[in-house]
Amino acid sequence: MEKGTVPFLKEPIGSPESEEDLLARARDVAGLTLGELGARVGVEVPDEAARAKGIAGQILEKALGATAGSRAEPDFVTLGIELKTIPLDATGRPKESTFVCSISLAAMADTDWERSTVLKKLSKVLFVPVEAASDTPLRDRRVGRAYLWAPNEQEETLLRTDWERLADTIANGDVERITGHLGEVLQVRPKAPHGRSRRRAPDEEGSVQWTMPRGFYLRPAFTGAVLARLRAVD
Amino acid sequence: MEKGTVPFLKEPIGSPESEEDLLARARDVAGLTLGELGARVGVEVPDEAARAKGIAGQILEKALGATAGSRAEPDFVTLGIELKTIPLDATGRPKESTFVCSISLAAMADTDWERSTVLKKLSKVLFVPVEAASDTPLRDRRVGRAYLWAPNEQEETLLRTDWERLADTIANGDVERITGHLGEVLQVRPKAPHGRSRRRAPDEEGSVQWTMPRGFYLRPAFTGAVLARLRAVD
DNA sequence: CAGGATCCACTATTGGATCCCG
DNA sequence: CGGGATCCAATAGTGGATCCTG
Repeated sequence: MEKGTVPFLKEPIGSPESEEDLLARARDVAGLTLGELGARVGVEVPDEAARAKGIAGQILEKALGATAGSRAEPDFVTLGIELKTIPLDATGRPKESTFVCSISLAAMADTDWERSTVLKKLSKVLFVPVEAASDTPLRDRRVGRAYLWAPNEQEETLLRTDWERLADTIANGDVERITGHLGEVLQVRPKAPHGRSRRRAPDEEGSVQWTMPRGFYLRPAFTGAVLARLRAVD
Repeated sequence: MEKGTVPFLKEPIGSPESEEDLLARARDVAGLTLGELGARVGVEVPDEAARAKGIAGQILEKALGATAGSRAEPDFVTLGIELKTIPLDATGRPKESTFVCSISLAAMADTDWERSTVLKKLSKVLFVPVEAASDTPLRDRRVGRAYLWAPNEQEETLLRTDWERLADTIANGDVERITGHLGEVLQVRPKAPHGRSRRRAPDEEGSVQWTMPRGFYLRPAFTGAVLARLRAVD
């Protein structure tokens, strides 16, 4: 295949230069299916959804020009914006919780809300809804209209309250007493390849314990309320 | 069996003469099982719970001296107090909704909240908790400590708001559009011996329709909150 | 039938477990 | 392993259906 005849835009797409640029790109992809968008960025969409859990997020990263790879940085570094795809059920409500970040158990004791990874990740987020009715094949699911979100005062209070309670428990070495039930809007759940994963962590007395890797997640009811607010503002 | 040798108090028990009298009687029966209390008042408690749905209420009516029978009056007429047993699960929360009263569809159009049967029934209620874990045999379930309740301002507002919305729909003849989903604390649900029961009611145009008998019920979350408030006051 | 309610099939939600990629 | 997330068995909750007595 000759140079100049490449039929699809499979070259890496540059980073957006401004919020406006990013939002314009998001508008451009709204309405496309994951299959269509995957073809644009050179990603094959598998048939089986269970084997492709993160694929919508990965396609949108490429399509919008996010900094690729696993970093402790926002997806759009220069803009300070995090990208999150959000699966919607047939009624337009979030079908799943939203992963925020992994938890470093040792680090929790030495930080506060203002310096937390959770707040860093959530201070500015581009939410991109994606259809996720399980009877729609993965490649036919459509990307929706994106919304740029920053927590309002009430939302930040909810997040902070949950985070402080959870961080306190973790810092005390009581991580094994944390379940997904805790937290009104922000919860802690396993974040591991399987149930036997273990990582070192300090316990109550400062010695080592081996515990399952966990992450912070936003509950669907919270992201649903956020989307409702953003849609209302329009 | 000779007169004077009757071994159990199976004679009707007189009505309580005052709130204090009623509350004293309630304290006396707290801690007894339905089997014990049934024996006192001459009621045999069946083994099979499904065949004895209202029995706890009927035993407590007799034990506390409520006016027997089906009336459009409070259970303790002179005191203006309604008796409600309330089934608690193993964690102490209401297991079921609480029936308030049947709905006369024709009468709904001609009344308001202040004159409603719901408000009359709920203006003063003696709630008697009864254990209801389904693995405990009916006769072994214990009666708990009773609480006398009158709705506070917030509770009455919730009830009134729901009632007015529901009453409006019913008065408009739209009763068939009512489901158990409506109402934050007060809901409308079927109240009939079976699903084929039908009663006459005016429809939207004032002619007759045949519709299923329904009643007002309090949601478990509401009675749970009420009990929590009453326990907190202690 | 009205009053005393609970049953229980079904739906909605949850949260522990898991999957792919670089 | 960290970042992208969803899966799905189990539980909780709902609300239409039902049961007994006087």
